[in-house]
Amino acid sequence: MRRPTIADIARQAGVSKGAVSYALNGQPGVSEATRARILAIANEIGWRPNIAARALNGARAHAVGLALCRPARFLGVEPFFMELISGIEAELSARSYALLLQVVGDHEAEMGVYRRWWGEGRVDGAILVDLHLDDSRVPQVEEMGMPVVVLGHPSAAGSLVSVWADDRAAVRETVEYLVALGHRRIARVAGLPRLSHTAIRDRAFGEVCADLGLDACPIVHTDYTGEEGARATRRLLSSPERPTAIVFDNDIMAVAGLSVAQEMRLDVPADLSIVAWDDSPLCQVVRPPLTVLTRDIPAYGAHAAQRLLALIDGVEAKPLEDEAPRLTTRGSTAPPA
Amino acid sequence: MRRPTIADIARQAGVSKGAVSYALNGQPGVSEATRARILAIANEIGWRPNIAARALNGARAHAVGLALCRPARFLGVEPFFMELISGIEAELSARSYALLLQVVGDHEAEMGVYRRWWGEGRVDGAILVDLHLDDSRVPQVEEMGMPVVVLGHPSAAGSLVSVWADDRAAVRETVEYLVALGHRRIARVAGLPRLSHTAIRDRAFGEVCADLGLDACPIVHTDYTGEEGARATRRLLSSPERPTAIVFDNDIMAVAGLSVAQEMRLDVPADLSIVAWDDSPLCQVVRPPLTVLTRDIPAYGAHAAQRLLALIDGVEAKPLEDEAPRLTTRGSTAPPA
DNA sequence: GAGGGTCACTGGACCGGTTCAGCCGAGGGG
DNA sequence: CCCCTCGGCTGAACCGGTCCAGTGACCCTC
Repeated sequence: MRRPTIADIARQAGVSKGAVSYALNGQPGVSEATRARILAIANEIGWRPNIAARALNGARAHAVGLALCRPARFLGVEPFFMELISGIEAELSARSYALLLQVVGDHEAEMGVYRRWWGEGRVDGAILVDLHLDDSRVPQVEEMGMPVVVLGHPSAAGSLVSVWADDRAAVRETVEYLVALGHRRIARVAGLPRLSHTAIRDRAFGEVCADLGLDACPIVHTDYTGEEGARATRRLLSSPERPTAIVFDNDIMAVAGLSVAQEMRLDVPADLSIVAWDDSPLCQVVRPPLTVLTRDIPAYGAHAAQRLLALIDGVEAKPLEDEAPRLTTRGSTAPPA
Repeated sequence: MRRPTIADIARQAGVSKGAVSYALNGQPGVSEATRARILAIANEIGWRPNIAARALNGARAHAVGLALCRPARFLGVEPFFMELISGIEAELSARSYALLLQVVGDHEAEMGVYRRWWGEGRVDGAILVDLHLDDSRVPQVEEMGMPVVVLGHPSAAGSLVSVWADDRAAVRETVEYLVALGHRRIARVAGLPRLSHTAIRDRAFGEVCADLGLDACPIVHTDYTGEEGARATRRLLSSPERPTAIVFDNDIMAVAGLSVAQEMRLDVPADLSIVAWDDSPLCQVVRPPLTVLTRDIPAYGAHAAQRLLALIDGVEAKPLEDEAPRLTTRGSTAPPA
């Protein structure tokens, strides 16, 4: 049982393929009566456009690509990507666009994937995430001429359209809040130092600490895993000038840090306040529940997808500054004992 | 600057399109010298096959579909899906297949997506996850004639090829281990009751408890969220016949359960032993670290992808019983006080 | 040296749509 | 009444590949 084609519809309706094409695409060139008849037949025999045939005429592929280049074992760790994907998805599926996903090992492989997808006409554009400082992918996709939206600060995005949130403001809000509580020794457990948003947060952290006249505000870099988060926390809490508050760059490290503190017989929040970047069920489930920086990650993804679809449609898309992360206070922060 | 086509190559090489096609596809019909010349030219001008044109000739779409039908907010919660996807991916990208992903709201929408993908020639097959009891999707995809591999027990997969793990054995191993430690009152905090693997685990749990002559072995069903896991735990621990061990159906509920126990001033593992289904950084990070049932989820996904590619190639694929989850003991299980 | 077979390659149909030039008939204006 | 316009439709080219039938050259064989 072959898939019905417009030729089948044309035969049944007694018109030409061309007329059917006009009718199905809502274009002028057929009378309303004929259009209705054709649509009815198409519907009845369950016709679906063959995207391959459409794509062949230089039309859109109706798909966008996303290549994730964190190692697989880190991907599962954070809910970030899954939430991002579901946000992207929501926007795409509303427009009947599909999402092509690939997990790659490094940036070189990632570019290979984009080149292939773009070269094969499989995608109409792509979303770039996890920008590095001086990211080599940016000039490469610029040269390819593929529509691309970058998730991250415009400073690293070259001429590409970016969707970003004001991490600076979030860092400032957090530190000011902790200082208002009475903290003077605040530390930061950061993610991968080569990521551009890590650099931005690091800088903002240093600036705010200086502005507020705080003493040494140590930053420890990690790879986002619980193990490294725990190790960093242990190191910070063993130092002579033990911080009274730590801001973690993700939820899993914050929880690991909480465990370390409790292991060391420190009370959270009396002896140590903890803030996590990005909320998750995990943060709400532990005792005490964690004060977090909340972002609407699906919205973030949806906005990026929106911008990308605009670009693909040839509409000039403006960079978008998304909502800054908001501080949601819970039981893990309090004035230092 | 148009993308190069085989016609361009043919012109440059002074041969016909047909010859170029044979050369590029490694088919007989051209001399080795000509083939080499054509490949060199193709390489030089950066030719890539246009999959649309290929697909039009009834060839493969070189993509497989995965529609996830859990609500977005649950997807981020568990690392399961991300790990599964990265496993599927690993297998697919080795064969240059792409993964089409869509997050849908319910089974009806999911079938709509599959119908569209299949109808439009976008995918060559799909992977079905989270089988329900009497899953309506099974007969529907059977009727569509689309190659499909099911992740789940064959009993729910109809005539479809399935990849599954022996959850029965895992449940048995876990309960026997707890009983060997001296536990007699064991409870299970299960996932969604309409999922077929929940039913299988439920049944196995009941059988093993009966076999070992245990008293009432309560099962509480949840939606996999931390909140419901906490509520279920609270209920179980407040009952007159308080269990001394609880087996949770995922990591997030187990951690929530741990928090509840600690809130109720119960010592884990002295007063309550905890086992979680599926390991995650989360389980290793909490205090005490959780005893878990470990599965190699990426392998699980890779095997499913492998089977699916075989099916697509027209090779008859056999169902595969994957490794059963293995018990990894950590600090959360001990003899009851 | 005629017949047969193989090899390397050509030309063109074909996949399922889109799109454009052109045709026909009806209606309107002069 | 004729000419022009325009709506509604047809026929065919086209997108970039695949693949099949056919062709000509060459070699082998009896």
